[in-house]
Amino acid sequence: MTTRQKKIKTILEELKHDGIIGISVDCVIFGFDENELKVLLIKSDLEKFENRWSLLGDLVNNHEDLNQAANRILQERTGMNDVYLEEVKAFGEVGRHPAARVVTIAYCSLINIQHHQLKIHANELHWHRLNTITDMAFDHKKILETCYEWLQKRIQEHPLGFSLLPKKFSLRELQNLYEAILSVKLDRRNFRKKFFSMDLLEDTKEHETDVPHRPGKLYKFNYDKYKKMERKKWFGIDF
Amino acid sequence: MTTRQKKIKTILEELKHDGIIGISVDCVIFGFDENELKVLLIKSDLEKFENRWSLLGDLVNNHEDLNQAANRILQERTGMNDVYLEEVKAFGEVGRHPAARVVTIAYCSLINIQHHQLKIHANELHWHRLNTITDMAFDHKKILETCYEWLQKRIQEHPLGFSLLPKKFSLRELQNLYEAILSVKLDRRNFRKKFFSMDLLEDTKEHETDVPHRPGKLYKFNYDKYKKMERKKWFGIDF
DNA sequence: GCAAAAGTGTTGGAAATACACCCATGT
DNA sequence: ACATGGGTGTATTTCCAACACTTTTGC
Repeated sequence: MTTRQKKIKTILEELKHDGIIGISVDCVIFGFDENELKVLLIKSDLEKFENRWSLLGDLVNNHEDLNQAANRILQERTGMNDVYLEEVKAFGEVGRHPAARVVTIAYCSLINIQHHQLKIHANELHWHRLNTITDMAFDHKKILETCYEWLQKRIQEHPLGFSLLPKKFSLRELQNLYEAILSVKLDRRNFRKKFFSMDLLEDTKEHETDVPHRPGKLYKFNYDKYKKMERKKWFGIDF
Repeated sequence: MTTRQKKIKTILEELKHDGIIGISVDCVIFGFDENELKVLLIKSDLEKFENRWSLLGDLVNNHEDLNQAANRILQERTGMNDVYLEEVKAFGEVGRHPAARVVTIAYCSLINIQHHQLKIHANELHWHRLNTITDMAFDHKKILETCYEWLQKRIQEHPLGFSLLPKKFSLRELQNLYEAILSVKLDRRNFRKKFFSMDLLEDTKEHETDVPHRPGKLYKFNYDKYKKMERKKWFGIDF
């Protein structure tokens, strides 16, 4: 058990004793590899959840914002800064944590698996394919599902997906990403048309290498253009 | 100052003293009246925010879920149960509360102004037109804006709007509601077409009365049909 | 030259928009 | 009778979905 883990245990005991609500942050960290969506998990510390997988989380310090806490967790575990990170939902059921009453704020993060190295390998930190995850500690399964559904919706409205890809990527990779996250098959031509018509992809003039077929062009995402875009869709009732 | 308010003050002092984070719930309660969107506010208790308007909120009790806390606040202030209520976002900046570190979970609620009577008139509880609100206590202005934007988006994807209307309503009222919330003008014929094609409105066979023109039909919303509807839109990238 | 995936256009149908006239009621 | 908003239909445009062949590369 690390120093931090011992400290957390002490804090939780105090909270329990005093009847005070603790507050934590849990990060659902998604990655994309081998054309599959992955999520970064560790083994739970708690005896009660022995051998169960857990999201990366921690208690929020008194002097840090929620976002800062989430970023800290990401930094500690993946060594990455400047990562896509967004709050999704609070989970605060009375009995969700066995040691004390703890309300947690769930964050969703998207990172490029290639671009980072896992810093701390304690507790068997590693990537899991989404549909192979069964038992999880706490209510983390529910949190994960909520974040996954959130991602499916969000990725259709905002260009988050690019955070999961290398800086330069082929259209095929982009399509694979969307197909994996939404679990649908898409028409290649219509997919291209859609993205080119949005005019957010910048041609790098480079091509794939070492592929056993005609190499595809590599693009990068032009985030500036996206920011400048006038958001049109002002109205479209669609229950 | 009420008993509850004194108690809160004590709790906050303790939290501050012990360096512990408090957790509260704040409700943005929307109503619709005179073709305008309204929000329910009270005057703040705190000296620092004297004469500023504040959302309805309270600290979360140790034994209650977040949803329960939000419902309790609604019940205490409006006397209403079974009200539309949904979590929107957590606000947890370090300095947001002057008395102590308090993380708050913002809820959005929609109620029919006609159907309820304000129960407690302490602190000048009453309805405000949205665009007349300027100074607010804490970061409540930001919370309100976030919830309003959330509502604008949400109402286009889910039939929340009906919570703001009487059980029986005319299509004109429904359109006024959408126009007010989205602040757009809509074509009357296309609006009707849209809603009728969704087949979620049930004809009550009744009509408006006491109107100085041809009375409109009254409808009610068929929520069962909505629940049974197969959600189509599986894919539609639209940044 | 063959396998494998990249790249490219067209067409038909559905949905969204724009738009104008008659109808029922109160005064 | 007239003022007010309710109720309806159609033509046009725009967007989306379906679909097949040629090109480039590695082996």
